[in-house]
Amino acid sequence: MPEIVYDHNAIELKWQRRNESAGLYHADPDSPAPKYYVVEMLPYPSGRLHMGHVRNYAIGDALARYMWMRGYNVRHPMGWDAFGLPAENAAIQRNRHPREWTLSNIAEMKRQMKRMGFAYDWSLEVTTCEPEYYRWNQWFFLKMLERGLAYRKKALLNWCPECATVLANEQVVEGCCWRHESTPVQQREIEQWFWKITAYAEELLRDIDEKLEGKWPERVLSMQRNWIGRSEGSEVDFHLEATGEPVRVFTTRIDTIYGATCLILAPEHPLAQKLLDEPGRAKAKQMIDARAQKGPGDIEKEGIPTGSYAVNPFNQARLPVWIGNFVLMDYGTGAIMAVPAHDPRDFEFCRQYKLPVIPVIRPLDGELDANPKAAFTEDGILENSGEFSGLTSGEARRVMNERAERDGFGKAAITYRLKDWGISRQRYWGTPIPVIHCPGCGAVPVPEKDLPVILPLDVKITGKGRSPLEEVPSFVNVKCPKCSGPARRETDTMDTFVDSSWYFYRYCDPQNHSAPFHRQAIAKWFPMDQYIGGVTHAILHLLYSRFFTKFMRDIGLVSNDEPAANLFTQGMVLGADGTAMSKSKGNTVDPEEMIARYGADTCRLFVLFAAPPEKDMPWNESSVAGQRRFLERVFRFVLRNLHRAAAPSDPAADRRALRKLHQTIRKVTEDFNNRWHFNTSIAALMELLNTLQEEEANLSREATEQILPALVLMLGPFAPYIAEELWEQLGRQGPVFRQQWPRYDPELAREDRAEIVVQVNGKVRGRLAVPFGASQQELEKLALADPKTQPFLAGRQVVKAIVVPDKLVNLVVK
RNA sequence: GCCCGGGUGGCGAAACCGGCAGACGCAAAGGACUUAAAAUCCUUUUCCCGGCAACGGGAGUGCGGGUUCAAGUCCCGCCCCGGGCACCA
Repeated sequence: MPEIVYDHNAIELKWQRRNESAGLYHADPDSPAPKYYVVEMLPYPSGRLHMGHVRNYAIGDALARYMWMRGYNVRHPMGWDAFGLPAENAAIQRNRHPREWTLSNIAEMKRQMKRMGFAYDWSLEVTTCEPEYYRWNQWFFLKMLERGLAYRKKALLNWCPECATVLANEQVVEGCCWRHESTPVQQREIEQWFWKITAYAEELLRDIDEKLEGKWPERVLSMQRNWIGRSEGSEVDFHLEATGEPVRVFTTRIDTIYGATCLILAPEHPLAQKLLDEPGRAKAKQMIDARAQKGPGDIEKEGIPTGSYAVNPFNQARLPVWIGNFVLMDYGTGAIMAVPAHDPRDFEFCRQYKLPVIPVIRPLDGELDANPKAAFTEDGILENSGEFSGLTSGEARRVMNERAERDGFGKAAITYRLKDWGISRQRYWGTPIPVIHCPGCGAVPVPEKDLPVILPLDVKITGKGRSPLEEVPSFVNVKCPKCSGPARRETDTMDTFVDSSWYFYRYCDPQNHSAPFHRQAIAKWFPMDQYIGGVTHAILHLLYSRFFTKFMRDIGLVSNDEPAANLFTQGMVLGADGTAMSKSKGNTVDPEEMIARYGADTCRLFVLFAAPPEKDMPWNESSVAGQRRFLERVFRFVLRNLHRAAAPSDPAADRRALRKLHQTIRKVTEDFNNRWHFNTSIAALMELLNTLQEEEANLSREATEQILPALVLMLGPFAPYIAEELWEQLGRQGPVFRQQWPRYDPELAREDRAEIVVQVNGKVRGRLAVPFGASQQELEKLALADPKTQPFLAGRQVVKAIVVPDKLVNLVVK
């Protein structure tokens, strides 16, 4: 017999060619089959696929192929998150134009994806740096403006010196830039555009519970809840003694208000300027700068007394007004009442500046501590609180809110940690913001008919200072759309997270020239049935996308409230050293090398086998060889048994092999339908092959004719190339992913006899093989008679027997 | 500090509803085939104790308690690792 050789290159290239020319992976718009829309997060075209991509896309591809085989009308697109900073860096370092660099990267990565055999419908491809795409970013911007959801303001913003641009709050990681993890962000005061994501704070939070709970990973939901940071409390106006001017504070503990001993304003607070004298103002300025430079971490608390006093509206107490560096301007009202006895931060501050500490809450089960050594932060019973004394904290908050509202100096209030999304970037390679600044008319939106505002290609990129767009007169110098007077075009571009907030809609109508997409075109497909990507986007991309969908619903473009019905976040691929793969650490593995040495199928099998998809996955080179061996064994087994002579038939061998087959179908099907633990699916296929090889000599032709096609079909979602090749060798027609997924027969999958474990006092002492469905009494009798258990029963009394039918007998002895 | 995950052999892992802990794979060791090597195939591999051996006994899922006939799985209290948030009033 000639040796059978698994030549992965020949097989994979052959099928790649065939599948490409066939244009296979279209969803049929007219199909009556149920739809299934699966999207994997689109990559930034950095130049080459990395293992993280391969893992993400292998998971999505297995799912897409399986759903096809289950008869669904599957839509499975891919695109490119093509704007962004690395293109500009490449321009500087390699003297290549960002567009040219980006497009050549896309071509290369697309080639790699095709080589991997991912089943994408490339006719739906979306590239976000193309005017036909980004013009709709601009259109959305105009819609935001119309609805009052876009505004411009001067604010202290996170500035990354490395990127030379501002960052949104979501893009700051531990005080550093999310791209440059060792570069602390600075605070700079810059005027820029914001989108009012806070207008949706309540709904974004509510739908986590109402729409996403159980369908998105708990981890992601809790991070988003945390990020939105809803906080229930009260707003209370204290009035300045001198002028009567109100100072509004936000507190969650209005029940402690009788213990307030001062007011503290953020150094940026508008009142701070008024109340401070000249040296005080200088000090406040220093505070702001110091905080901006230090970034995060522990700043020593510092305060400046203003010399002014404010009056506590509940008890008319005179409270000194301070400026404090630990009070944040952009949370709550930028001013707090300090209650040192019941808040650790206030305690620290007041001790430092020798301000009084007035305890007003006593523990439910103790006395009021007149000289506390630390703040008592729990709820309790009010004391020294006038008519409110004796109430519990909870009751007091309700009653005192009512009183404040009745008397007009406050009310119950809700505050969010979430801030508006700053979308301006002082960079070149992004979507131009469609606004014109006119000396007479102010910021004027570019009329819709003039869209897109094309990003000029002829620019000089230095990476220093301001946006290169400032140096392009033909871009900057325009007429005001309102008064036709000379005006300047906005030179900031949009955050690239705008691009990725809605691309999955565009996939459903990618050629539309008159709208981002038509309502009807997407109605059928949304929400996405399955969205798959890395957990790194838990807040950034996934929160923005949810915001965008709600906004698009409100302007009548979509009717769904959430973009994705189900979200799956895969784990990271770790290097051999157990840390995340990264170029700077030099622990990366290039998929291209893997493909060359072992083939795309092996590569896919490996990333799916090494760990369950949601867990981080350590890289282990030698384990790859194991997957390759498995494919070789499958290949040889199938080809060896293609044309069996009618072998000496052994019904028992057939029975065992078919039983294993149907057990495997059941296992793999359940994995797809439930947890996507493809590592156990592949293990099951390996077990099947092991059984088949054991029984090989005695299998009948009839049995192999049932087994081989089913085995090949089950391999299809994981290792599509080898599956296609073997399918053809079996003499079958049509692509594997369009075949019907094998069905299992419970009768065939069932074992002949149940193996009953016999325990004595919970320890396994013997095993019995009995027919299924034996009665409890019977099982107990058999267990008692089992010779293996006898020694453990001798001289003891059986007090009880627990019988689990078809599984186990536990004899309890004394 | 608060909120999520997680901790099982030399390694990646499995055990899905409380019922045989370690499936499957890697690595390692031994053997077959070979002039030899690679490849392939077979065997062994959680730890400890006893036995020439087939085998037998005990312990064991981060630690300490508990519930239960029975706990990797449930409950209580800790420890460690990873991630998120963090002067958010």
